[in-house]
Amino acid sequence: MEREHITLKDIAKVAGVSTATASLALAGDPRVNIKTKRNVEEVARRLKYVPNEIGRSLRAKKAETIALIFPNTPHNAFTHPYFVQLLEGITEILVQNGFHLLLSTSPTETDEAASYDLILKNRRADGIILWPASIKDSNILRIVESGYPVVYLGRWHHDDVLTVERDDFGGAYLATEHLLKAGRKRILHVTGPQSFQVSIDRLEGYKRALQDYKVLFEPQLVVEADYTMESGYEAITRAEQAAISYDSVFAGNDRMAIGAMKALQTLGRSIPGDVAVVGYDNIEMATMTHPTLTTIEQPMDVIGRIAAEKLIHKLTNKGTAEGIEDKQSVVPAKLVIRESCGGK
Amino acid sequence: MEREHITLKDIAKVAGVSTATASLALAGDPRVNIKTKRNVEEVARRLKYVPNEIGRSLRAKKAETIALIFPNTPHNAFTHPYFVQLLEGITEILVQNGFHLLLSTSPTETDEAASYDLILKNRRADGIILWPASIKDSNILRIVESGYPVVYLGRWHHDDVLTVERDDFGGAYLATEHLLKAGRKRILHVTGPQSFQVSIDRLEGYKRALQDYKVLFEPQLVVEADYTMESGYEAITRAEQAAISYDSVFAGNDRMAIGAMKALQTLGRSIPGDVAVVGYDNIEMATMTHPTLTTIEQPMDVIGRIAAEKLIHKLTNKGTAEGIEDKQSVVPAKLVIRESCGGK
DNA sequence: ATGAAAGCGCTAACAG
DNA sequence: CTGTTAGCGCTTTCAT
Repeated sequence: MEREHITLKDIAKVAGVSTATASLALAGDPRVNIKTKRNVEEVARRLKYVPNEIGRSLRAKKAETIALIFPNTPHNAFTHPYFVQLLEGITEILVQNGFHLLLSTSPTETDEAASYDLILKNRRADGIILWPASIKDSNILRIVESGYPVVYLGRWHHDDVLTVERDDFGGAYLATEHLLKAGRKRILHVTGPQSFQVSIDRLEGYKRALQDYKVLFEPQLVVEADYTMESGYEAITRAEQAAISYDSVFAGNDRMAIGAMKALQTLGRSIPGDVAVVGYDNIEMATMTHPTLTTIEQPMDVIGRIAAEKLIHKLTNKGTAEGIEDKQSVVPAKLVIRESCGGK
Repeated sequence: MEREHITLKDIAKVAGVSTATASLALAGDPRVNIKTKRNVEEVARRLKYVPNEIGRSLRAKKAETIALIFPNTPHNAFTHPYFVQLLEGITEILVQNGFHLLLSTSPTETDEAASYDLILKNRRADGIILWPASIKDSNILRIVESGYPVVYLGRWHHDDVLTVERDDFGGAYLATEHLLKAGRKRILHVTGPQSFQVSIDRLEGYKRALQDYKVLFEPQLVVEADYTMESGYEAITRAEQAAISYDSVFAGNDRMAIGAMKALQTLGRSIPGDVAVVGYDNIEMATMTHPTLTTIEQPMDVIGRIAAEKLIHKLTNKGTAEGIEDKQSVVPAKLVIRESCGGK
């Protein structure tokens, strides 16, 4: 069971050359005689030689690895649906470039700083992709502005920092515009907590669309909830009690939209007849409701891909796609039209 | 921006000792003088010294890292809902033990073998957790039976292999039993493709429960679908056309259960009045349907935790929890009672 | 075209 | 108690 690993030395010995030559031969260096090269390769293949990357890393001072760091805080939960998609995008690019992915959670919020530092300083990874926990985080600040190779998944107030962000403003604009174009004028916006940047941005997108379509913004048409389905349900109930009249709902996420639909159906309103509904996120559930939910999709796999490309570009200067040179990228959201808004 | 990393040598120089002493001092070796130790620690702290783990790994011949390998094949999609949970369980244990997690997808099926080998042979990780793609996979076979430190998430036909598996049989038994206890006798079982071991096991659990409760198994009450919501819908339609009578449905997963509920509602059957429904998986959506869906939960975080513990135990001989000594573990499923079956 | 030797950062055996 | 030395596996001058 205790298998000895065959090293370059073994190959060299068997092939009757020095390790230096063996190394060069396997690296395909043109200086080495073609016959020797063939021979070394033959031996390596026969002995199933696999280079030890730790040795190589030590020498090269790089690990060919990037780390994805995400704080495992409870309220991060509502971003979870995207996590797998993000991962898919990232891994796709990494695999293409022969990089590895180190996944790192910060166990507790206070340990975060340490965690970030370690990963980079201990040379386990050459760069990191940072999935933000909340709007402000002094720990993140340090690492992001330290000049280390970091891609931040969100907005950052400093132009030197590489970032990839989704377009919450634009997505909300799209959603609102869709309702406006369908002739709806009184759009109830169920927002998430306004302490989150996401919620603020989506509200702004909503406002801007109204403005562009010359519809007066009415503060009473904005009701705050907390991104859960239940809170979406209650938001409608509250609006009802307040006797607010509206012909459509734009919810800050799909869960709230689904809660809202339930509430509306309980109240006997038809969707989209009486009230049209748009959500945000395009979670799987949006395809299964009745009626199916029109919503905004955020291509998290694209975000992952761009982030990985940016980082690898910074690390290796090998650009793999266009636009990678830009420090900041905003990935546009997409309108996914289903039944809950009528039309097609 | 090109920061020089401070190494042990730097610490030693500044502290006026040899690197050996510095190393011992930082390792807390009792042989080194307390004053020297303090001094070295002082210097290390002041210079913000972080040991280079690559160097350490090379020396120690271990990476303090385990890899999670999962094949990124399309039909793996239906297992996705669990992936994040699994990850949570794994990382929790790894963090506790100071291990790192390397995530590895096999880009294509043919590359899998290579991918498995590499991770271990190139010494990037000390052990791996294997998330199986399909029932049979000759690539997996090699690595699992190679004697390398591997934990396989599923069943394996060889007793020496470390495995952690969920209990599909038991879960299906629970679901069926729940219906039987509620007085339902004609349980329609909507299965997934019988080419998957999951589907087979769940069908077996269903049969066994019937048998234990002295209810005759009727083959016509088993209809095969493909784990999508649409197929669940169609399964009911087909059963209807075949004029099969039933008073309840046990679906092989929640998606099909939801599809089935839709179909039943379209047909004017009340749930659970006319037909009780149980799903499997406890996806988030199960809490949002109307009525909410009674289902079976598989604690994937527990599976992840056990897998990580087993592996670390094998690697370090440090047992962190009971039952880790066992080569094989089966993690029991749990019945989650909601509205779709009536009762409470 | 090939080999000898140095060194990446760390630890451990052995002296002193 | 501390320093010297060697070596983990690899690559890369620098000689030959």
